[in-house]
Amino acid sequence: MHEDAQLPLLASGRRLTRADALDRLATLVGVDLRPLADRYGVTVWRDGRRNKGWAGMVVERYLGLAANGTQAPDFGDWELKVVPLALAADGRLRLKETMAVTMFTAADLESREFEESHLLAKLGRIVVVARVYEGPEEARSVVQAVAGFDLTDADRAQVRADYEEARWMVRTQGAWALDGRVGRLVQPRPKGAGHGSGGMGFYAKKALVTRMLGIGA
DNA sequence: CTATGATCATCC
DNA sequence: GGATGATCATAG
Repeated sequence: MHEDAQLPLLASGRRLTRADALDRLATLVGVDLRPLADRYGVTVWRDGRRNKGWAGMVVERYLGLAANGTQAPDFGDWELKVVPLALAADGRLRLKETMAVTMFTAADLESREFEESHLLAKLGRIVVVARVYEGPEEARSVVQAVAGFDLTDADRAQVRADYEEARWMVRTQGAWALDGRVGRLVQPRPKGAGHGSGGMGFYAKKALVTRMLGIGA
């Protein structure tokens, strides 16, 4: 690993181009993220509870971006995501989870066209970093792959169809009609602190994320 | 409370 | 073992 691996490539993470980020992230393949969490002061465990987003925060810091709650692509025109891979019964690494993309409200959904949605803004131009999940201890987690991905025309059409389906359900049956069974590539699911918070988020289903990573099904 | 970073827990 | 709903840490 580089001597200055903890330093941001640019003064402002937001100006980091995707090409530069991919170059820099390439040096992270094969690297254990866990020691970096300590180096960056990213909490992994707190009072016996896990910071589920620790790996994502570590990679953000690696690229020089501070944690923030802005509902926009992390680096201006492209989005960074970190996803876990886990060893399957057949001995191969597979995507462990769906990927949370962005939150939305019923009002957002009804008023915003797909082309103007946060969903497309984040999914359209993305960089996915895959890490190996070894166990709940998170004693070690090595970066397995890094991939830049632009939504293909076909995927984009299906994602739009999923978005329109969710809109249609909200308009005709109300927000409560939405659940994870809606959508083929992206799905609306409850998300947010506490139960019944009413928050919803769009999640990229495994098939889409797997395609982004360019790994077998 | 809402967003970010996500994964956990449970039900099928 | 996969899919869906619930939840954790942090920032504004």
